[in-house]
Amino acid sequence: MRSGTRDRIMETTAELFRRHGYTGTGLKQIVAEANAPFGSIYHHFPNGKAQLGEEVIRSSGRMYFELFEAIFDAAPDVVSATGDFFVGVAETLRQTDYADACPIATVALEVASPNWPLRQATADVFDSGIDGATRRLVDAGLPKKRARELAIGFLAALEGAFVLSRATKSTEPLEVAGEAATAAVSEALRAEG
Amino acid sequence: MRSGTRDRIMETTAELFRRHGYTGTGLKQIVAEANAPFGSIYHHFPNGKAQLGEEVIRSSGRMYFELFEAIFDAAPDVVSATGDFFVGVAETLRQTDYADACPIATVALEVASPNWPLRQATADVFDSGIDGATRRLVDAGLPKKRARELAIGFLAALEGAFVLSRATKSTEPLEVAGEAATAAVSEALRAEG
DNA sequence: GTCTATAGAAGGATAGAC
DNA sequence: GTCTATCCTTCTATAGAC
Repeated sequence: MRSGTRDRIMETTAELFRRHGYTGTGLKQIVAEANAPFGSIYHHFPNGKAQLGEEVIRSSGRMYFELFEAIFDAAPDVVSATGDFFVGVAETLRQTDYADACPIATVALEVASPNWPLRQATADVFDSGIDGATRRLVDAGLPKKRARELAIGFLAALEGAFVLSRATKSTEPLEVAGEAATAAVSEALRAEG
Repeated sequence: MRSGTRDRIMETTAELFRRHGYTGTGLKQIVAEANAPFGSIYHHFPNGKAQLGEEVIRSSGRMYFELFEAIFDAAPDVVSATGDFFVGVAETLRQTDYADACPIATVALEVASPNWPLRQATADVFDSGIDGATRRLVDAGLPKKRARELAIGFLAALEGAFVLSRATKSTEPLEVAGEAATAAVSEALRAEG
């Protein structure tokens, strides 16, 4: 049987990472908010904070990607799906008083050493996201090179808009970036015919 | 006479913020790398880390904006200036082994409370950047509304590409985002022209 | 106004009772 | 395998000698 405590610790950590980052989140804070005893962390994650952090980043990335897939499955085409995605995350950000942005970006920017496993985890998550988005655009009829460029642009626009929107407490950056990304996809499809 | 110690503390802090963020940077680490006695921090910044952090963010933002202005002054037109800027920051990132990205973004994502003065500082810096870029695009002949959208897109693409480039240790995101931003400005001018 | 020493809290990690 | 108590380090901040 899976441990409910382990899941609760991971969920709480993901939430705290989004708001305060890796170094800004303490293990004592995690167990307090997860209603778990301190020792549980080292029982479920023998390598301590580093292991917990890496697993949380990979898990958060997977969940975010599933959200991405769900929205693109539900939308009639990639152009409106692109718009829908930005509208959705903007809504989430507003509802959480600009606290819940991307759980990966905060950690990705603060990881110190380039050779830390945690940095590799953030890189893997972003690479998966780029590959997934590229696949969607290839399926929509774009050549692979062009699709990859758009996918990178999509993700960069999203992450950058998160930074600006969270800082300025305004959804304007997410709205503008969403429109720009949508226009770019639409234009690429038009050019490809 | 201005204190050299104070300047050294600010420069070192800016550097450490870029690499490890606000919570990831310790005051002891700062004075050690700045070759300053610990007490100097509280002599020059009576309100401690919060005050030091806020001043560093605002100062870093000013310096980054001056770099932006210098590149746009040197370039023959806004389109090539946009490309030049992305090429320049990509070069810096590569030369520092993907450590020196934006000094504001890391802090902007980890500031906890929305009402912390530090968050307001990051917001002010981004707002100034958007206004400055908007002005450049208006001078180039674009209507204000369109210019502001492009400026936000420019900054979002830059910040997002920083996140991806730093995580994946590749300049590809910065290159792709730079080309996309350049194309967007070029297209807007053509449509207006 | 420069610098050292230290307080007091919080950090990650460990040992071991149950 | 759940949980508590504790260790050692590091953190921010302060007091006070010089």
